[in-house]
Amino acid sequence: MERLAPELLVKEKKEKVHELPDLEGAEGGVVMRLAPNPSGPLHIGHTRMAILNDIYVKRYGGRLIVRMEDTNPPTILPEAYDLILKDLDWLGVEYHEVVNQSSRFQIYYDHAMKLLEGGNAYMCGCPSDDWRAAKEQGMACPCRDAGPRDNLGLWERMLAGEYKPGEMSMIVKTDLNHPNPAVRDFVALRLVGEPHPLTGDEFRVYPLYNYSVAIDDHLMGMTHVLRGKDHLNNTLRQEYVYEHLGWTKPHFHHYGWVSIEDTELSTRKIRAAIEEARYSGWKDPRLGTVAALERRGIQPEAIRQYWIDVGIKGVDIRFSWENLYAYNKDIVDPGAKRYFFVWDPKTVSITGTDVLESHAPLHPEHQEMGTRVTQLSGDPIHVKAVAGDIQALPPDTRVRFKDLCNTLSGEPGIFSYAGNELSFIKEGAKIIHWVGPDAVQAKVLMPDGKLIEGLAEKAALDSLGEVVQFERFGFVRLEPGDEIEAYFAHQ
RNA sequence: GCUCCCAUAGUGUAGACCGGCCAAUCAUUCCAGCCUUUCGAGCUGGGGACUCGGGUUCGAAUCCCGAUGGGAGCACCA
Repeated sequence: MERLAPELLVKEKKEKVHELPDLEGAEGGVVMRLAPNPSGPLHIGHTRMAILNDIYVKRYGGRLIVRMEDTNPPTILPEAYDLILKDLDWLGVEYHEVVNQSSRFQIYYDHAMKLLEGGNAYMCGCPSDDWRAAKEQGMACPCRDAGPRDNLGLWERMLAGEYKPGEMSMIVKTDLNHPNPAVRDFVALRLVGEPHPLTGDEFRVYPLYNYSVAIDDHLMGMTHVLRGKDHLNNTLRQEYVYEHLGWTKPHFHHYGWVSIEDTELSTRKIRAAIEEARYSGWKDPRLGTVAALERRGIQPEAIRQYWIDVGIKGVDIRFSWENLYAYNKDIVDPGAKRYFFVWDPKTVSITGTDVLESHAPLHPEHQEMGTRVTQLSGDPIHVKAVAGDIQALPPDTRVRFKDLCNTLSGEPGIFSYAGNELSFIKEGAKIIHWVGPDAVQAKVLMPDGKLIEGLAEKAALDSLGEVVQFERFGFVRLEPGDEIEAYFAHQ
């Protein structure tokens, strides 16, 4: 056996690439959408819907539509329209069309009339609390029984501006006896008194989520709607609109809830905090925004891999930064140049020689990437090292200054030169890193908001804008500029 | 309270539709060893899970029922 087919004995490495399952009824191509609310840029939680939809459209061919759900003026952040598209571009999401719901008022109005005419919706002027309370009991409010003629009349009057916000609304009938209270009659259009950033005061009658989504999904030709489980009940409601209008439904799929701990994701809270200067902006490294992750050196491909790994199951999951970082490290490590960054720097003296030269590879496995060379001279020679590395060393401890030389520890801060044989390491030397006198000031901003200051070797200035590894510290992205300002990615 | 969804190791995930090939996959984390001028990478080995209770069956992670646990919704937000 061993002789005839040795390859059969080699344990096969089953590095099975986890793939997303097939989508039902997608063989002929798909039309899918991303429906963000332009209240702020995207955060890590949003990237799931963006990437999942993108992957399926790429797999089956078809169209991916970005639909800005901007039907609630007070929550809109005008710059979010652009920020969201920038985030999607960075993520590698290929969308084919961008549509604002605020450009489709007439469409919502036309279909409202159709629903009213068909007796599938009614105008209601009841106080919302009463209406909701009746619904809770499975009771109809008096308006529900009005005929299409009366309803259409009220509708015209609402459009004409005869009512103030809260005084009149258009409601889609579902089933008041539906066992699930969340599915009974829902408001489809209501009055809004505030101006819209894009349309100003032109429209006052605004559609609500479930209504505009159902209308748009059908009219835009969606074949598949892939979204979070939090929309399960919304799907139930939207299906009534499809039935009232005699439309065929798209395939709906709902993936599980993701809880993301230790990270502020609430757009509303972040916005307030930025205004109060408690965060430096949407890119603040403490945030889970796409922009912040980008700044820290997280690669879009890592985020994509992570969501593929998680899949589209309906199970609720906890987001794992650890797993995301693992993917990112795989991507970033082969190209990340190595540099020394000395935090908490202390001066040390190396005695017994007056000239040293260090040749350190920019990447240990890719020598072709080049070498960092440092010339040192003096009597003694002075370098800086991390305080914690050089304190409390018993006398004659073997300490190797990485890529420089071997030493034996003496008085605090004093090391005596002990050659440059690598065998020294086998003898149990402690390996530490260091920077020479030409080192430059450097600061690293951590995801928890801490600032770590120290010294980085000058050569790191050649890599501004790149993701590099500060040896024995972690991967960071160097901000473009003229000094070393690094954002910590992960270890 | 009502309704719905879900349940495999620390974290995710495959297997479940079509029960046996599952003494359960892969990744990550953790531990050990090797290698190595990083506490990085790599290699090798190891630890770690089918929520519980019934039922169907020769046989259940897989099918059924119940319990428990987690999550969502019940907005004139999206």
